[in-house]
Amino acid sequence: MAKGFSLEIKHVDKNSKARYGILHTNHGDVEVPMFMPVGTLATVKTLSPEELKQCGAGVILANTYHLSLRPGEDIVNEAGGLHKFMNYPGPILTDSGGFQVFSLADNRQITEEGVTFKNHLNGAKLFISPERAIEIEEKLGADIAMSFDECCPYPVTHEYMKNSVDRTLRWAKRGKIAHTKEDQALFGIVQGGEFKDLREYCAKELVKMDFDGYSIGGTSIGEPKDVMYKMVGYAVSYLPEDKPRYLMGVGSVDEILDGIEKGVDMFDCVLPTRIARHGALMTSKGRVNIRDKKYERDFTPLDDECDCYCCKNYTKAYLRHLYKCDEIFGKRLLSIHNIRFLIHMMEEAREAIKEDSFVEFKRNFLNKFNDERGF
RNA sequence: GCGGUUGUGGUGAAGUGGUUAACACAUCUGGCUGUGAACCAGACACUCGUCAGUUCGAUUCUGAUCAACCGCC
Repeated sequence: MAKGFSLEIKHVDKNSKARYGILHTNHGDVEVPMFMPVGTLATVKTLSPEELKQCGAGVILANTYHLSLRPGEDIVNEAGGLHKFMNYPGPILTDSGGFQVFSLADNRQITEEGVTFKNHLNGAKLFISPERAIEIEEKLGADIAMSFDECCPYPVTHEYMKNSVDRTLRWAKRGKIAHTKEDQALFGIVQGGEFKDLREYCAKELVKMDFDGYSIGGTSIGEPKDVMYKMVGYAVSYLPEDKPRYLMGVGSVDEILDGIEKGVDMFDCVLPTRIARHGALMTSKGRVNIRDKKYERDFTPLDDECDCYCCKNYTKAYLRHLYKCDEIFGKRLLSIHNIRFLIHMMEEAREAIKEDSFVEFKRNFLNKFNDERGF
């Protein structure tokens, strides 16, 4: 177990598997379940650390692959690590780059040793192995590092997935051996696609290796929602109670609430920040596209139930105006809102869990959220 | 007053004697899930200044007319 890192489960909902707890890290304690904003290039796009704090953010993400390309992990290391480099005092988690190899690399060749591919910036050949990923992550110095995994597309055959899972397990083991930074937690990633036996197998094998936490990977890659819900259920059921569970890359309101109900503690997703930059907002009454003409003369807040800086001070008409003029302040305000919306939802979810009313909370939240339009 | 040039959607414009008038921007509507993304997809000219002529058929050719711009007196 990494020094200074532990999960303290305070309460489990009596009517579901939802759990409330405190995650202790070397950069502060954070409550779970939680939503973690994504800051791939050592910045949550458009937001300052102060604004993230105002939104109630705890852990934020950064990315191994991207930061190793620019500015390079050695520079971050020289700067004193990610926290100092980007002036973020809270806990940071780095993704390993496994997903990026899957989602944006050209010409990737997967071998037992690792993955060779052309990077997305200039097409230069790159090689990432489990050991190399750990080397980068240790230099970046986040509180939580992820294992280097293989993320398969959807769908693949059982046979293909079995081979992939076995490789991911061998890579997890190699990464664990290579990992020596004592004050950095390391998570294993459960793969296995939609196959129950493979999710079970992968989870159980990872647990034997005794990671500081476990992620569920290979979701939100184009599979139907009901398939994703099953994948999460399969994986979570074989994970230990006393370790954090992290559903990677999720997501939307309904998926997060489903994950919490199944016992997931941590979520991350680019969705709130990306769609905010494109004018789409999550509100208590559902989705709002701020670019729509109907908001031209709407002088009410985006979400009258939201306590964020944007909703407290600005109107839809103004936000639409900023969006139409492509003003960066608009993207910032909308990003603040979406981040705050999800974090606020998590705060309410935690309160509901403490009162054993999570199932009811989820039902009410979704009913209201889908009232106007689904998401 | 005379001579010339140009008139295509909200804008900048391409183009052709023959069933759907290129493209871009703007506008409108969707989408975005471990962020190569101020991105992607779709919609948008009852019609090519107006009137007449030639033609089986004209936005495309001809004439007149109107308008804008440029020269000259």
